[in-house]
Amino acid sequence: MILNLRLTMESGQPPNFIWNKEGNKYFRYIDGEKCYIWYDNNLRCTEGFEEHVLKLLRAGDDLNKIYKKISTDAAIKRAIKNYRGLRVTLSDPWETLVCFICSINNNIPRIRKNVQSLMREGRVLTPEEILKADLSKCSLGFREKFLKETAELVLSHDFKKIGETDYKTAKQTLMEFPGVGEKVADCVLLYGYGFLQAFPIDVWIQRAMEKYYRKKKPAEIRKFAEERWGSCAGYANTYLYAAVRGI
DNA sequence: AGCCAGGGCGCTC
DNA sequence: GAGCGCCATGGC
Repeated sequence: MILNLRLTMESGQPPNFIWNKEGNKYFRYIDGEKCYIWYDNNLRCTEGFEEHVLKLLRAGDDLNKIYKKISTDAAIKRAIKNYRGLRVTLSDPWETLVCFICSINNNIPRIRKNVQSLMREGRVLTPEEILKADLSKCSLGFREKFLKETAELVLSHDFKKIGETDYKTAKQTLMEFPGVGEKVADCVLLYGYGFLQAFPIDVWIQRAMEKYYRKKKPAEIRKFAEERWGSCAGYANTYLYAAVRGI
């Protein structure tokens, strides 16, 4: 498996906010047990979590095949060369939603602080816990209201089922939640439900698309990305994001 | 002081 | 449907 673990865990995807680092190992608690991931000539993890880790890193994705499909031009070829082994991750949908509600008009270090403040015993608070908790110390700002109201609404939804519909239906459903617009929805669809055709458009992707492709308006960008990268647009997005940020 | 951060919402027109 | 100000907070 082609893998750069550091890039994958520290490039602004949900694991960047949820997992912690100890030396060159990453860890979090899963079902109350500490799970480590590290790279030692090969992907390693705490015994018993192999399946979980393979799912997190989307081990089934054939990166060579994906590289071939999205290598449409010099800009993205350069990004692939510079960030080879960066994988799109798949995290728990609710935890992913919490991450990207925290991300609204925020920066990566502070998103991480916010998300960590919403964790107990190595996991993100459940919707029920979010509703009961006093979040005034979490410094979420205006996002606290979004989070509380979304938690309330999630309770009346079959949240896992959102991923069982098609991309557009799932996106519409997610956008019913307070604080979830197109960008947050696409992030949750990509990193929480595994829809690789999702192409989240944030300020950095806008900069990348203008710089490399002279596309400025989100609607224009969305159409361009869909036609160009189709079912692998999410990978193209993740690489362009890394490239324009210089991660 | 002012701008920016993996934006969304509500209001205009 | 596009444009615009506002929304907390913290770092620079």
